[in-house]
Amino acid sequence: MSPKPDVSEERIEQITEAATKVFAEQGFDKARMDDIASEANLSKGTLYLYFKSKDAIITHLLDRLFEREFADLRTLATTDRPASEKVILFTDAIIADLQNWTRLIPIMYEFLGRLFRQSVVQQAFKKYMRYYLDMITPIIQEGIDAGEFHATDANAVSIALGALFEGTILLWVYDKESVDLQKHIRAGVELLMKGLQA
Amino acid sequence: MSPKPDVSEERIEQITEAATKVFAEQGFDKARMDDIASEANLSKGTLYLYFKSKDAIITHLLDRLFEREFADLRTLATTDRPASEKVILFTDAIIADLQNWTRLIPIMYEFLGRLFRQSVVQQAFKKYMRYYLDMITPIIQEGIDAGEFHATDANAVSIALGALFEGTILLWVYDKESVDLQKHIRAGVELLMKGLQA
DNA sequence: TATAAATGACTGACCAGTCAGTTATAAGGA
DNA sequence: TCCTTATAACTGACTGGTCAGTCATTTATA
Repeated sequence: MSPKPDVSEERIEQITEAATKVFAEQGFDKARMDDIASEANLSKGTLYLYFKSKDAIITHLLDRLFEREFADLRTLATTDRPASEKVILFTDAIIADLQNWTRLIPIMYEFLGRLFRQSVVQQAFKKYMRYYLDMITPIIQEGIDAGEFHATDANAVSIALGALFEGTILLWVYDKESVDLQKHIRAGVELLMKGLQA
Repeated sequence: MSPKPDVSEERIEQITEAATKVFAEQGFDKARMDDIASEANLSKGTLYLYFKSKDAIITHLLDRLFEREFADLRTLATTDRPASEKVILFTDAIIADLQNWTRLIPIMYEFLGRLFRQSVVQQAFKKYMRYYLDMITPIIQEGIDAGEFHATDANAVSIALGALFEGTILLWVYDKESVDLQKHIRAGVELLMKGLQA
């Protein structure tokens, strides 16, 4: 039928990759459409064949940001292990995935600046947060019910754990010389678990 | 001598206040100098009498951001109390100061986006981090030496504590309905302390 | 050869920064 | 008390540069 094959999926991927790189380097506002185009080896006009605006590209990045997140983490929750072990496995999975994440951190924080004024961004982060809580809180509760952890508010514990993950990354961004991501996330979680088991 | 009194200090304060508000609402890039001017009840030209550029205003905000920080927290470190109590006092002081901080959080995160590409911002955040570590690590070490806390890496504990503070704020920004800043910071620190004393 | 895909020069909106002109007032004099 | 004057403080129309988004034209290939 069509005299040419549909390349739109490939182009969208190509543009997304280029945009991720350019936005990470320059920030959303300073980055020019021409920068993204040349990074993608396309012309500016072509970008507009696949995205209706610069903002549409940014929104697309937001959609993809948390997409892969927790992909196989879900399976962890269902394995038949003590809760404390699950938390450790969970932590290890997050640490193992950090390498993939670090390149997205500038983009994450770029979005944080917009979180206060764009409800789309707000919704995305809230969804991410709820997703995390829904996954981890049952594990903590399970540990409490089994007498493995002393009785406490499982939700508060989940928040403390999440704060440790996100906070350690943040401190690492503040000062990469003082913080060893892997080591300090692990140390923090261990300390928290010890408090939970005390 | 001079036929007019020097109002520059007052004007700088006025402009700084207006800029803080406008930048928090619009972000550094979208905010226009005219917006800041009208918020400050001045004309755009006047802004340039006191700051040589938009970026100079932003840099000034960065300088002031951490300025008042830890002002009276230092005195806490020198009081003659058990280390665990000092940590609690420290936490309470931070919580008490949160109200003043929340309005600056959008600005903080605006800077985070620039942290990856502007060394001035990098330096400021690193300095803030070091300042924090220098204050809290000796307290933890003191607790370890006194046998109050079990032997561990005092530096790692400080980082875990800092991650809890910063991370809880971050999660609160993600989802204000799920996180109660005061309650969850306190709960996290208590859990961590329990682990430290176990 | 029909048409999907790609191009890049162009346009209109936007805005940081400038500067020639205006306003307000402290100080000195009548 | 009321001018006068020197000058600090302020103003806002204007300029030059930037860039998102458009579209008439060109290129590639089924």
